Amino acid sequence: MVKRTSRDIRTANRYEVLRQIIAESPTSRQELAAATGLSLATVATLVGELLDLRMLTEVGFEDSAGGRPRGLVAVNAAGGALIGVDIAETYVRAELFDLGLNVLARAAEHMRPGESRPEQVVGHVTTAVGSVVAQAGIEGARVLGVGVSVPGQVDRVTGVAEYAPNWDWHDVPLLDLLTEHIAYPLHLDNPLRACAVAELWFGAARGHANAVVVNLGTGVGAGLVIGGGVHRGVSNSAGEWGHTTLVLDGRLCHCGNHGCVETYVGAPGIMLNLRELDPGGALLHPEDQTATVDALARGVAAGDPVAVKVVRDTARYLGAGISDLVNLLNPEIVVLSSWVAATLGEPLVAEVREAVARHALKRPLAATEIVLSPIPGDPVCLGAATFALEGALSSVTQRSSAARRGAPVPLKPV
Amino acid sequence: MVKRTSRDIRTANRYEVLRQIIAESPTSRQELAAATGLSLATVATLVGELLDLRMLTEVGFEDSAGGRPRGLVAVNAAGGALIGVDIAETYVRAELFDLGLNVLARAAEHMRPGESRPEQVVGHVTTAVGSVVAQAGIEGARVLGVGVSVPGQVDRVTGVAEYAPNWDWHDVPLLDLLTEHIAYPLHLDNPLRACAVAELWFGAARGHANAVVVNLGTGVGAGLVIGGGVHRGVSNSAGEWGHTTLVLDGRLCHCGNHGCVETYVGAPGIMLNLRELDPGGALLHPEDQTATVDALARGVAAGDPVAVKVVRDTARYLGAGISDLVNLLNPEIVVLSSWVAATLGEPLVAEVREAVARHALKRPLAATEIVLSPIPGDPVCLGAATFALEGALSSVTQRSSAARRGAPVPLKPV
DNA sequence: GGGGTTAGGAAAGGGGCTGAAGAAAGTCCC
DNA sequence: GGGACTTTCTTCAGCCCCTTTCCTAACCCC
Repeated sequence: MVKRTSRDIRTANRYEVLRQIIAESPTSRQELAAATGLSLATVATLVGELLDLRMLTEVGFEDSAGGRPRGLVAVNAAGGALIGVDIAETYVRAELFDLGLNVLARAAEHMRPGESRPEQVVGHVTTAVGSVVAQAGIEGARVLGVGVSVPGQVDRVTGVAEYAPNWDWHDVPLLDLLTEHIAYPLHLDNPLRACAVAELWFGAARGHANAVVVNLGTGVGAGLVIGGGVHRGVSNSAGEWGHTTLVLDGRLCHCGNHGCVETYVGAPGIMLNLRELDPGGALLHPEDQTATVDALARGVAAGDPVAVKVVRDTARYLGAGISDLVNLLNPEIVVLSSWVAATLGEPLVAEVREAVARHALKRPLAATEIVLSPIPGDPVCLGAATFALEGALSSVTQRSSAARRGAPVPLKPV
Repeated sequence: MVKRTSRDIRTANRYEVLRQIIAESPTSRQELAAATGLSLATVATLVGELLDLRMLTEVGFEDSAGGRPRGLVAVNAAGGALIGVDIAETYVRAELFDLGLNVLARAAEHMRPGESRPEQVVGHVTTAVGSVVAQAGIEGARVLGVGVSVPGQVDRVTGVAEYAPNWDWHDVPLLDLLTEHIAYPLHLDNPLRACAVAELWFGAARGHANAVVVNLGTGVGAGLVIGGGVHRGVSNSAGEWGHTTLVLDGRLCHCGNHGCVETYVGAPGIMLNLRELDPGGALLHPEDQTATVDALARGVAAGDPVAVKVVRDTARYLGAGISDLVNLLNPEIVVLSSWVAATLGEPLVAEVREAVARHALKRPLAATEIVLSPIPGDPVCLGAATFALEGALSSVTQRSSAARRGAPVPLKPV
């Protein structure tokens, strides 16, 4: 059974306040209290804590209606840096963010098909992290943490990559390997949850207690936000929606089953949809998912009937799958995320909305909206960095009032 | 955003302690502390509260290893009564429970196909409730509450039956109608969540933070237990799993879609599975779901190949659907509940386990067990009564220590 | 330079949980 | 029979959390 303590309330409120400030920076304590529903006193102490941590700064005043001006606080961009690493099948990407979650530096490492040994991947991660730190010219001590997204199933407590289908990893002690090379606090999880956390903090799911973040990339999955937090399940593998059966005895999936959602709406699935419709067409770039999806997006924009049809077909599959999620989970919002969704954009979402409207039950449907992720850039890196941010916020301990008032509190040592 | 307060912690702990006592009655405070992970002091105050409420009694002592004997507490069966009402398409059933959740009285009202007006249903509920109270010879004041399960979508705050597919009800203010005739505290929800709560308190999901209770009756649904509580979704309609698409363009469902899970594993779906396999067979009782499912169960027990095949086919569909739930939610346990599951029993579960093992991903599968509901009798009535129990426990307010020590606290007035 | 007004800090209060101390109620042994 | 020991259970102090209330700070206007 989950054990909840009053500290969890504090942590959740800390998250909530910081989230609000990042979204609307600068802002006043008054506004924060109104937005979060907390009392002014609580907001003030939380803001005080964050000021002590150097995560916020006071940035002047705002006129009030005649009385004392409101003090404004803003994210202290220079107060620390967060690094998000996105390990994918063919690349490792790292981004370094300031505390406003603006990208200060990027690095990408290409991985050749053969490079699948853990040490090789760890090497690339180390290089990428080193690169962004160097580029940004940040002192090491200011890096509050590194979040790492690794595909597959991850045990976030022990940091073991239990299973990564791309490379057939089994129980690789990734955290231990990374710790040998990276001195910052590390946080591991998978891209599904990274995207979910990114939407929850900075994207369309902000302020929603129940949301589904559908991930459309090469693989497909769903990050589940339930009760204001990411649902992880008992062994941290919740959200494996890509291998939901959509078509009994349908297309063969690499998972061994037939008819998985992924085989119809993942990038390779979309290519197959296209190939079935127009085998020798110009839109298809065999062996290049990105180019094909790009071509489809351009085709739809140009009114190419083949492209329109392929997107519509894909949306139908997707709509059927999403309807199931809507019926089952009754979320407030469904967010379409990841590169395929970003590339195909609104035309896809519009078709999906229609398809869901046809399939889903009326009541849950009425409570749900379906939107495109508003996050620019790589949501996985952002989400991974958010893991680091959450980590930094959870480890805040009670400070003596002497420390709170007087001497600067040193940043979390590496 | 959900707002959590320290009171929620208290309520959750109260639930947990009472749950434990009901499961293992009599028991000692020591054991409770060990089982719940709470400190002895907290357990003692919670037990004290429940004693004051007359929900528990002290029932003697147990030898300790040499020192002072442990005081034993047990559910005070006479401390109050709970009523659970199961409104279904063709009947209204009411059961009256003591606080140990033992059935003291039952009543059932048959409803003819035409009887679908809210007033008629309310009339049957009123009669049934009156009947169980009379049978049990309980004074009205001891009834702590009445839980009512009504099919479809319910707003449990306003008590409006937003949509009941059986009778095409739309926004029927059921709670208001019932309040006119029934003076006890009323709690409304739907059968899915009733079964889930029943399993969570008294069944196979006890002690699990993440569980799925699959409901196999005429209709099909899934009660989701997430984070130790029932997940309701934003408009209290989560769990509508029966209309998940299992077969694209499959059987026509009354919801208007094709290929819904319900059309394959609900009782009418099973009858169809049977009819397709063996059109004129002896097992089929047209127009009688119960008789057909009973016949199937007997057939399987007797080794009838047709029955075995039908159950296997049904289990395959069910297994595919459950695999999706396992992948998506990563629960600790999946419980098969409701009359179809109870009737077909272990043979069905065994086949389902096999089917799920074939479909689900290895990692979530490894963390999940699939079991039959151990609850005897009607889980919907039990769950509905549990709503009333939860209601009675949540409305506990702080008592002055004078009251705690001295004068008996009157039971919740009707 | 006073009133009026609004912001924000400090203190008190209430709810929760825990750990330690002490009272209560046994056993054991002389 | 009476101490010594053990174990249970209650009570109390302590800490965390949030909120309400009171009071000071800061600014506007006259």
